[in-house]
Amino acid sequence: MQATNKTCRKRPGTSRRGKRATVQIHHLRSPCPIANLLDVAGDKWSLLVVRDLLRGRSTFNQLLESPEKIPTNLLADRLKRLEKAGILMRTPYQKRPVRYSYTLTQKGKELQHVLDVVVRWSKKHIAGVQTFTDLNL
Amino acid sequence: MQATNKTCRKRPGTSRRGKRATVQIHHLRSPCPIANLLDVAGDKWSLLVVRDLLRGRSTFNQLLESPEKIPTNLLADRLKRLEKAGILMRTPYQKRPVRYSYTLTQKGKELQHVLDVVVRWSKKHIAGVQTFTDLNL
DNA sequence: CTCGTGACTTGCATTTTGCAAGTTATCCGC
DNA sequence: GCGGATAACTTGCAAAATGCAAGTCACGAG
Repeated sequence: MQATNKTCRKRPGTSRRGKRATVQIHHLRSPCPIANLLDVAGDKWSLLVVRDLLRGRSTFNQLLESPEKIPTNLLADRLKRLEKAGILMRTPYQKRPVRYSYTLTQKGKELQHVLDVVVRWSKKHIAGVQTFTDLNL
Repeated sequence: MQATNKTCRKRPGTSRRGKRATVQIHHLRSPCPIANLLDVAGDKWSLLVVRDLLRGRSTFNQLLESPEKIPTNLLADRLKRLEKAGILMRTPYQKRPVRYSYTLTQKGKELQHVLDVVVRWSKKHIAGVQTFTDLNL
């Protein structure tokens, strides 16, 4: 039941829409290391992107294919935030047409250890989750 | 500058202490164990509540005192969600006046392992975080 | 009876999400 | 040389979540 069609096209001439995109001053909530990870990845999607990058996915469209179905605008936003946080890097892997690939930095790769423990916890405490581990995440 | 008035709240005067609170059907996004933890604790506050419970805090007001300053309505909501998820329990520790204490279940206590690894990661990769470890979380 | 404390709820305004659709650029087949 | 087909994003809203300030309800102390 969402808005099916509402003449939703943009105004043609006017205005450079926007300057969107995270005008956040990187402000830490506290000196707590847990709060610090949450400040950068404390949402429902960021760690799933990291998971997929660890599994070898690297392009925008590959990242869209995971079973959780992240919306495109959120994926774009999360990639920007994680890049800004130094967790991943965006590089064009070909020109003409330019295509980008996303890869984890060392900082990002080491989140593997966090995810490993999360997986162990979930397998123990949440029912019916044993599957979805074609890579042993 | 949002919708100024939509009368979508209940009528103020009448009001029999509302039964608000999260009419979510607990729907898993995917069989992935990582997504499963995120479904229940994938936000900026839940794991901080768990952290504080691990550190021995147990009452509502104690939980409000942490340096991140969680708003009262969010704390109330997170406590409900985490209880529903089987991560903590709410018990009155005295009657007249009734006062509640929140304690982790076994499932909740085992999140300690997750937080341990998060702390290790943050200490290594985020600057100026070494402090705030009077308990060695 | 007034004051204070504990454990919350309520009222909004701002932000973030989530869906669907549109955009820009390039290649491929005919 | 035009008609798709991809890839990588934007954009427009509606709906939900967050965050602040204030209010409520029940004692219990003085």
